[in-house]
Amino acid sequence: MPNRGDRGGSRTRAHIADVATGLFLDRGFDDVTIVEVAAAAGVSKVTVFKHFDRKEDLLLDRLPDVVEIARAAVRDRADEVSAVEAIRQTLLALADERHGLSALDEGIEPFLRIVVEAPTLIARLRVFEHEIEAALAEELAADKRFSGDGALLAALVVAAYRIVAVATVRRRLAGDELADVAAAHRQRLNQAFDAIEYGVSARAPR
Amino acid sequence: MPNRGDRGGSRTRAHIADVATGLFLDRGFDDVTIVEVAAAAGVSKVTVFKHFDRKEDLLLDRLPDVVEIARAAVRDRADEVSAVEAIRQTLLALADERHGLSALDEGIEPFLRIVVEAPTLIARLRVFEHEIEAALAEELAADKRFSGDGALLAALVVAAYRIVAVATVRRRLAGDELADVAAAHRQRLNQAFDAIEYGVSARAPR
DNA sequence: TCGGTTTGCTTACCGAGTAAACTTACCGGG
DNA sequence: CCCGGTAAGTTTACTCGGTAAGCAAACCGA
Repeated sequence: MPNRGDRGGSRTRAHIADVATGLFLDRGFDDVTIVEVAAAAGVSKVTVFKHFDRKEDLLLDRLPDVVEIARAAVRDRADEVSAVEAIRQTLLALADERHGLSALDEGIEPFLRIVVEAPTLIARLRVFEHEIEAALAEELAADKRFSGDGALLAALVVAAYRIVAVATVRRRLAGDELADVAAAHRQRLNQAFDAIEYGVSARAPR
Repeated sequence: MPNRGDRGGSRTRAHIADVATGLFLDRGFDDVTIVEVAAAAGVSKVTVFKHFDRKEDLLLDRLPDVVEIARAAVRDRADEVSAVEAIRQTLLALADERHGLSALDEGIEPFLRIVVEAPTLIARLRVFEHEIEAALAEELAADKRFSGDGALLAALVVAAYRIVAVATVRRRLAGDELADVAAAHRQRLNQAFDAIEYGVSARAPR
């Protein structure tokens, strides 16, 4: 009965995610059940699970894209720039364009609030983190220009960026001015990458 | 009816954990239900959950101890040794005494196999990782001898050690000679900490 | 010996996630 | 124009982890 004519699969998927996100923003992640999401989207529970593996993915469905961004940062860099530096520049660029990954896009606070309040969402973020790390490690292992422990570097980079992002999220949730937060974000990002490249005990680069 | 006379709480807890571990080793983590564990231990399902918050904790119940080890490493160090160095030495010592955390104790392979095969156990490990990281960060923040970004350092150290440990686990599961694995473990540990202290682009320390 | 606390049990429930078998729409080919 | 395959969705029914509430038995201090 519902969805007459438009059986477009990817459209239903997006629709479900939209409806779900709306409900989550209204009432929090834990207080909304999958059945409610399904009903509100005019679809059955099983269909929801056909499009999303876990409840958490209803909210975090665009995160897998980040894996490709990470791979590209390493793969498509110029020959004379090191892998770490390429990743640093990519993240700085993401911050400048206020990309969602940097938590610097306008109006994202309610979304962030939902996430930080739900432990299972945090746990899911960790899994994604691991996937990004694995992708990065793989890319580094395949890169002839890079020598060293790719797995280690990937882990350090991802961990460092998490710290930077968490600080940024906190300031955004505290209601700080976006421009200020963005500036601090850039600075922290650079400090973190300096630490990775030159060591935590180094005073100044090079 | 069961447990006549010996209502010793902590004994029941240990008993449940033992029984559960046995079942997991026999048949894998996912193929054993909580109800089965409860039945085999002669208690009710609810009692199991009164002693352990999650199913995963039945197997990983000694992990919280690690938090204290981490705190002590930073807190109880000599004044002239840096925090990073103190952690490095602690982890080297753990490896030397074949502590479980280093995956270097004898006969641990079946246990490791169970863990690596169950994604939910891995996820739980990540949560513990986060707790250790948070504890470390807190300790560093409270430490007057330390200056710098404690959260960042904690994240880097924990991430680096995970990489080292994962490599060690892999070699142990591949059946490599324990002495060889232990030596490689030490070496990787030192390389990882050199990278943190002096940077990934540094060729030699200092 | 009394009363509170701890420990455990029973019953009942909720919600995430899976399985299987059936329907409905779309689409390309004979 | 029908015929069959495939993709999307439905219903029903189930498993399992985890929680709630209330009761029973033991232990302990007064």
